[in-house]
Amino acid sequence: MHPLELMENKVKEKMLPILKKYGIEDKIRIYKAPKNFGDLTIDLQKADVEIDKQEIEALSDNEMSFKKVNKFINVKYNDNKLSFMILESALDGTLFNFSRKNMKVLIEHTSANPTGPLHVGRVRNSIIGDTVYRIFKKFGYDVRSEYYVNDIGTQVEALLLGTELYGEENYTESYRRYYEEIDSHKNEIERNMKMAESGDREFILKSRKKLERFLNDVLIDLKNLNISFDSFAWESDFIINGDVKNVVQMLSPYMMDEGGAKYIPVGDGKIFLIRSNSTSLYFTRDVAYHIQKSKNYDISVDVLGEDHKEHFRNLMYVLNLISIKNIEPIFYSYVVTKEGKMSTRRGNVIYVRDMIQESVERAKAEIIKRRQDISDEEINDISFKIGTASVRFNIIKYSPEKPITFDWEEALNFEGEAAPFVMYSYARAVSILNKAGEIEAPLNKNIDQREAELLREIGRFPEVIRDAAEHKRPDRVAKYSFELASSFNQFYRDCPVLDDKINIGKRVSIIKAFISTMRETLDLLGIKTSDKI
RNA sequence: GGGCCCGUGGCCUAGUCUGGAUAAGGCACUGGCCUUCUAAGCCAGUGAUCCCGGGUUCAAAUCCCGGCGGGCCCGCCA
Repeated sequence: MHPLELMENKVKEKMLPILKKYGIEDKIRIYKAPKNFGDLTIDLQKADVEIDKQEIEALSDNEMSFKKVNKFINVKYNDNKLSFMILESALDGTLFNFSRKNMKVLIEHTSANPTGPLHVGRVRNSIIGDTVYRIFKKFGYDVRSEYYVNDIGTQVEALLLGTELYGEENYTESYRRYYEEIDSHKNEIERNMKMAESGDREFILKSRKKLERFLNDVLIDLKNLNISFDSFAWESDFIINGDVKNVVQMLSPYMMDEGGAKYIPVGDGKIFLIRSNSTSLYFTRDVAYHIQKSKNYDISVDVLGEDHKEHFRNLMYVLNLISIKNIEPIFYSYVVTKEGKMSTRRGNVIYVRDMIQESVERAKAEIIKRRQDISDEEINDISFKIGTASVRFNIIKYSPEKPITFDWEEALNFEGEAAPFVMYSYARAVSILNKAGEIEAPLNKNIDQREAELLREIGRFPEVIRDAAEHKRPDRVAKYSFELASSFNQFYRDCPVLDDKINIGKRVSIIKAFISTMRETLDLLGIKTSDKI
């Protein structure tokens, strides 16, 4: 058990007899104490009894002290005791270990049509997905990430035909041009869709081959952001393996007919599964995909833009008809520019690669300004790390449902709540450790205030991960990384390490604990650490 | 028109699920800290009708109802 959890359990254990005696076990609340009130608060305001102050405060021992103030009991842990528990667990790694949950989880994210390079609006999906993936893995799920590749349907056929007509060189442009004049291409699109729909392997594989080249553009950008996938699911597979047919079969009792098209009524709306030309829809294939997910995984998580809320609701409605329920969404709001939603036509699209480039360049300029002592190679390495980390951090730090209005200054701000702040604290710690070398100094067992504060922050790691995993809130990890860094910076100011012969052994250990914790935290955010900044 | 999401100092956000002590941070601004482990840092300060109006409650940023403002969705598209 992790130190803070252990302490909390002890508090509960100690309190239980008293709570039982007064019959108020379920009328109290226990939560983290607000600043300056200790570690834990037991809130008695709902309990309508007068509890003896002496009785409570008599629970104090050498591990923790109890204090009753009005309707609150404030518990403060003994600094020395707790600090060394945390320090030890961080050094031996148990602080970062979670029990295996024995749960197979799939996270599907990104899944963008490969019609062009990723833009900033869309990459929020990838960053949220990848971060949650990392958090789940740490938390003990058996997790996989998957990209669902759309290789069938109207848009894809338009992309394929468009590039045939106007060339692959600038495929996004070819696609757009073709799409604009789509009315005149109806027949060839339908012909191709039917070919795909019939499960024509040769045709489908040829399409995939071509799409893979475009998809690669997306994957390169993601690779730079330290994002990759365990697997790819091709939409057309569900045609080839007959799943789509089976789905339609399975759902036929619920379906109505409208001029040859088939739909399932929902409220006063209709969910179409088959067109009147007998081809399937994205929705139909998505049902097949999710049935497969449901069979192979205990939980499947879909990372979806807010524009997919209705789609997801309908999907769940249909899946519930056949008793499938283990699918969970993470919805996020789009990143928009001041001119509104990003759109190629409006010319306000910001591509991820441009943002990365801009961010890396700014980082580089900043490093050159403050470090003359490092090689060009190192400068490039560090600025790449900082630049890409900044992109991730500045997107993940917002809670997913919060709309983000993109602003270059805001996005590339390197101070305060941003990646460089956090990475900088890490580099400072490493630098001290390197200078300390392999010292053999005894651990001074007296912890002072600032050391205890940093160690408490370190000790929060498990509860932060649990909270982030259970609520699917990756932003909480970003916030924690900032608070941890901030705590270290204060420690750095108040607690000299190398020049303090009495405390050096203990403080080097604390630094090691901090470094491990920060490395774990940044890894969850997909950020690669740098020893120098 | 209907449904969903967002609204917290000048700007950006956390807190809202699970109501409780002085609303917590960042940016910007003002002042201070580098002969001492990396100043992308630290300290101090200014700055908030928690969108508005009702309601529930001993207690509301948090729960309920009604507005207002912004976003998204309402295709035999994906």
